Amino acid sequence: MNDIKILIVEDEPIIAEDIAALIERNDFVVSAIVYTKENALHELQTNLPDLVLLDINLNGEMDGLLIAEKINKQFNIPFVFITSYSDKSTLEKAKYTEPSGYIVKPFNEAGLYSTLEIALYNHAQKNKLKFPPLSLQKINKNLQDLVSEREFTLLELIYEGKTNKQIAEMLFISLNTVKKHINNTYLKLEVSSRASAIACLRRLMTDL
Amino acid sequence: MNDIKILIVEDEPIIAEDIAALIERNDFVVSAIVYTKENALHELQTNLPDLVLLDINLNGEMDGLLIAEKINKQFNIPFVFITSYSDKSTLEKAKYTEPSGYIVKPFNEAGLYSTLEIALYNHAQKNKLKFPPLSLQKINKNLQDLVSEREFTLLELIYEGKTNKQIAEMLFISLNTVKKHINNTYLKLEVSSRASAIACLRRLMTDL
DNA sequence: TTTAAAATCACCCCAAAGGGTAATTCAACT
DNA sequence: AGTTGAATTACCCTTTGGGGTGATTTTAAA
Repeated sequence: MNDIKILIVEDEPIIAEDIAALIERNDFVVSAIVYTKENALHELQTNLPDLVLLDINLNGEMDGLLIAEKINKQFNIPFVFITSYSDKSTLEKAKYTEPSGYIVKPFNEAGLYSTLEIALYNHAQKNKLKFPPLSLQKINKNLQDLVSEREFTLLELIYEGKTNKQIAEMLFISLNTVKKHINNTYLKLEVSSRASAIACLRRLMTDL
Repeated sequence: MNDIKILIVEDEPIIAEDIAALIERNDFVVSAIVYTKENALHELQTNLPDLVLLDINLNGEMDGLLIAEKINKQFNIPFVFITSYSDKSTLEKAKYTEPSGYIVKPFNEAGLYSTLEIALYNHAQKNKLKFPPLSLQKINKNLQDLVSEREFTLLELIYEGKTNKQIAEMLFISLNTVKKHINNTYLKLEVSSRASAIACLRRLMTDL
């Protein structure tokens, strides 16, 4: 079963069926067609699809956006908006949900198919992004008081989840020394706990 | 100058002008219109746009794909294919270049505009995303004893570097409750400290 | 409606971590 | 030779965090 399952969320049955037929013509599988937000959420929890085709407007409400947010929070699957509302304010709200695609009706079959293919492929690639290792250069680039190499060594161990005692044993230095180094580093990073130090490092590694 | 500059690579002047007019109607700026691969590459190096609209077929060759690969290697900007070739083999090749969008002619103005908006926004977000966010699904995928949604909420806050007290205040629950949740979570993750929990989460998020 | 699972809270204990000051050693540079 | 700065250690004290037990309340499911 390598079939790609697609959930259709569309309150107009005729259009939904139309889309469904089109999807199946292109070797995808329609996991379900739902007409309301509630059914969509239920379907997501019980029969998670590989992709969701989302109409923004459901029965007069912009429930599609809420579903999109839910997908971002809880499910790691791509979704594509498919709507007849092409006004800028709708688009503005929609883009903040980071959809994999946005299709304006009337659409053509080739356009929908290619959007789905690319959404699926890009999403798969996105999941291969991995956590970059710490770099002393990058950390110091944004600091006025520079972290030394020794301190950086300790930071890496903290980042790995090691306790002070473990660090002391690994580096053959006293527990007091470990604490001293870490304290000095906290001042430079302007943090006051291991967890916030790690969060700070993550931030420093990302911007720029 | 916060104008978004778009480079158009399209070998049919009439269509290129048509697209250009459409783009400018939507408050973008056309940085240039080029008809060949060579001119496209030159334009990229001398006047880097914020986005590239790429026809796949240029003068009978599929040079659009080569340009796409070049953009991926050397330039960190999004690009959108816009082509009349909607056959599967073309799409297959195109999708491996991870385009931000794929528009099939004939297209409508709203569809192109929304695709551009979303391509720009998603690309901007992608650059902030070297560190993937936590996902409850991914965490639980590798656990026998599942983390609940509430526990996940606490994990996210720990991941952000928050202290127990801060978490208690943010969630309007007692400090005891926070400690209880975290303890339960530690058992599930088989860790025994915040820092090691964070390291564990990072690991869980990376391997598939 | 009954049952099970989550979520909530309290209390206790002890280990770990954070914060400050001070002192010594060592290498590098002037 | 003298100065600087990093690395090292000690000792103090306070706060936070981790671990266990038990109980109540919500919520979800059967």
